[in-house]
Amino acid sequence: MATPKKTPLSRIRPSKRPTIAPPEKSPYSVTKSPTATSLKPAPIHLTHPDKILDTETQLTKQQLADYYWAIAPYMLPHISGRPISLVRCPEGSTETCFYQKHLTDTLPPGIEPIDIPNQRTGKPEPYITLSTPEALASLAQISVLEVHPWGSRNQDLEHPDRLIFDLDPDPSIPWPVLAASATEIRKRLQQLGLESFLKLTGGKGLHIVLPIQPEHDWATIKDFTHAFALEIEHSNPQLYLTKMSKAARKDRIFLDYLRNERGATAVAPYSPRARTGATIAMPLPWSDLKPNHKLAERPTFHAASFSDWKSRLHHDPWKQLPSLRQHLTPELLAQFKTSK
DNA sequence: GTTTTTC
DNA sequence: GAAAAACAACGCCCA
DNA sequence: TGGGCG
Ligand SMILES: [Mn+2]
Ligand SMILES: [Mn+2]
Repeated sequence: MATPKKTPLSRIRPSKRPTIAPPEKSPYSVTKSPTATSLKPAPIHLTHPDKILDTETQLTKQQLADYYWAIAPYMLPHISGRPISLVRCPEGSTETCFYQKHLTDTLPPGIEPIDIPNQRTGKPEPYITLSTPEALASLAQISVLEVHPWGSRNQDLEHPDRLIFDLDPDPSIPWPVLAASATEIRKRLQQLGLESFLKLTGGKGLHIVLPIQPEHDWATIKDFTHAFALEIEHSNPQLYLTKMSKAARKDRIFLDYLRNERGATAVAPYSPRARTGATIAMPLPWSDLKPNHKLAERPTFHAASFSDWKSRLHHDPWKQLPSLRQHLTPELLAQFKTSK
């Protein structure tokens, strides 16, 4: 019996193992719609195209490559020109996975290096970046189930232009409560004159993305998001907390401002997750959170059932994001400081 | 998944 | 030559 | 300082 190796991350190293054989046919890739068609195959080489990367949905490496190829026009605008970290699962989503952030010589062609100075030593290290649909699709060959971009661009690494308000709920938090919290945070930002964008993380939580002009350094941005999170926590300490420990999280939502830090990453929109079902980090229109909306439970999307949800792309809920030019003014920064 | 080390 | 092992991140926070 | 955490 193969004795598992150690790795720091519980989700990256799932504790559960499949105990029963998966069904021969999975409902996830079965298309009920008469108009749906199979995807165009990605024009890249795969060593084992039929290898299953997610047993729950029977997702194959070929399907993953075709998914990346098809989603590239929607995903690339949010990852190209940025350093990215990868989560690789050579034995599938239920087995040991690992992060890769450095460029190595065994990566597929089209993956590019971006040298980033180590914060402490100043020594440049080759990180990963990519900019083409081919390079994105080729991530399937190395079993990449998650793509995580930095919040800043290669050309201006020290000045973030994407802030993440990361809502990490205790499992006991009902979806309508989480949805109302996200809506409240959007409204608070709107009161500051800032529009923001929503996505499912593909796990239990939500990300609220605030695009800004790259005008401030990471320390400034981190302190702003920290102070903003603290204000929310103080407004309703029964529901929110800004401490990371899971023990203290019981029945609460952790406001994880630590995504807004040099070198930190957040899962990319439309990235699959390295978890059972290969769920998608899906952008949502804010209207999906309205109290009267049908969604009584958190919606879930799978990479393997892309053909069932690809029509959602007709209306890209993040369409306005890249063209917004929002500023964190000196007044706003002065209003949100952890020590004043 | 690939490369390096060991038998 | 085949099999096994090594390797593929990192840094903040707080007890 | 170690371990939890993402
Ligand atoms: Mn989260
Ligand atoms: Mn988080």
